[in-house]
Amino acid sequence: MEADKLLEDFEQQRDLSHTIVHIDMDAFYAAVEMRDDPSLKNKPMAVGGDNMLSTSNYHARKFGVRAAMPGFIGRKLCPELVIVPLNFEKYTSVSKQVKSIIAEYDANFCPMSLDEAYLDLTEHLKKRLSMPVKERTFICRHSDYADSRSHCKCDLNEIKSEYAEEDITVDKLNEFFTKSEHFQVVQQDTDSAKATNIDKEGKCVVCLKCKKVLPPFRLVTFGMSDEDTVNELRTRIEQKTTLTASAGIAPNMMLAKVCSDKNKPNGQYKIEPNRETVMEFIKNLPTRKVSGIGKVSEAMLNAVGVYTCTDLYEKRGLLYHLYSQISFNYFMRICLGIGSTTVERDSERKSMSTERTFSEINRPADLNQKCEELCESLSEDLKSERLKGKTVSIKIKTVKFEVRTRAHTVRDYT
DNA sequence: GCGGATCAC
DNA sequence: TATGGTGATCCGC
Repeated sequence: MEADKLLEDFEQQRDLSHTIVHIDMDAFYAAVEMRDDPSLKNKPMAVGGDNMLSTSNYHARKFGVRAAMPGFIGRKLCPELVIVPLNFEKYTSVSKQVKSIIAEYDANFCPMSLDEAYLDLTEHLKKRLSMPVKERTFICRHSDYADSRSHCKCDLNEIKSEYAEEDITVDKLNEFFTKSEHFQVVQQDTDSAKATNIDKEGKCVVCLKCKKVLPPFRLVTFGMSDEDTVNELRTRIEQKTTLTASAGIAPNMMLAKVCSDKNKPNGQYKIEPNRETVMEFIKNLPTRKVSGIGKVSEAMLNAVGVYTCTDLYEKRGLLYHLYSQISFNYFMRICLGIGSTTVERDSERKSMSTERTFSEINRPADLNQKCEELCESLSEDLKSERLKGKTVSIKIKTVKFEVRTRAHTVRDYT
């Protein structure tokens, strides 16, 4: 059969030699807002506007409040829902902090959005084998202090660069604090017994950057394995931002993406890089879990009896005739658990567009006005794009007015 | 080559 | 009361 020939080819190309990681910040926008306003912590909340919620916290999710849901539906599901407006500058700056950590493990990592990225850990893991213990050791604030307003939340690992000792111990660190210009040792008169005592007489360390007391910390040395490394990466993100991330570890991007969802939030999952484990993982995986298969594709596949990745394989003869070459290849790679093993940096932007949703209008003058507004807006966007030394072709592709008499968008809230 | 459909985030 | 915006790819014409 034609289909089987292709499967053989793909099987031969199977590459299990890469360690690909997908990092996904947990309920990112919501987590940032909760971090900066702890009063939101115990409430169901979502970030976004009346029209659209970008994300919700886990409390709100229990009520069925999801990303990509209009705010008023969210309120209907959960009347106490607190909706916080988007604060993109903030998310961008937190995202930068996260990306700077990821870059230490793979300079060519590929960000998919503010809260998601793929990286190839393969090279780092090789280098890691000859890495001194100090470089694998990190100062970790006790997690109980994540919400504390009175304790320092600066990234304590920044001091590692000025700390000269070959190895790190808590005693030596305390000694270092007494000398460092970034810290001050003070006698604690109040009863904040939980602060970092550097001796038994109630002395504690104050961070001079934020003027707050250092919370208790411990030193954690991470091992050489991929899982240890990803634990380290997630811990460092949490120490720096007070936000948690989940991760998937797998031999390719397609699998890593599915994995990062498995132990969410604040967890990770690894697929061992051997054919048996990969096939076992894929076995009962619903096709919808795979990035690229959306609601429509899922429904079409369901219609021909395909629900899981195994079904893709079993119905390969049928799919071969129903779908294009490109789609069929894509399906066959999925049911073999094969995906891209090269994490590539974003290539250059190929297009720029502007669109807006507005309430029903029909007067030609109003429609014309909308057109002009869009052109103006797109023109502004173009100005802020670096176009020097580049060939640009501008073409008006689509001017589309969609008249909606009622909301008809069918959303996938599963 | 174009526009519609689909998808991710 | 009320359902977003941007970029990309594939497919059928």
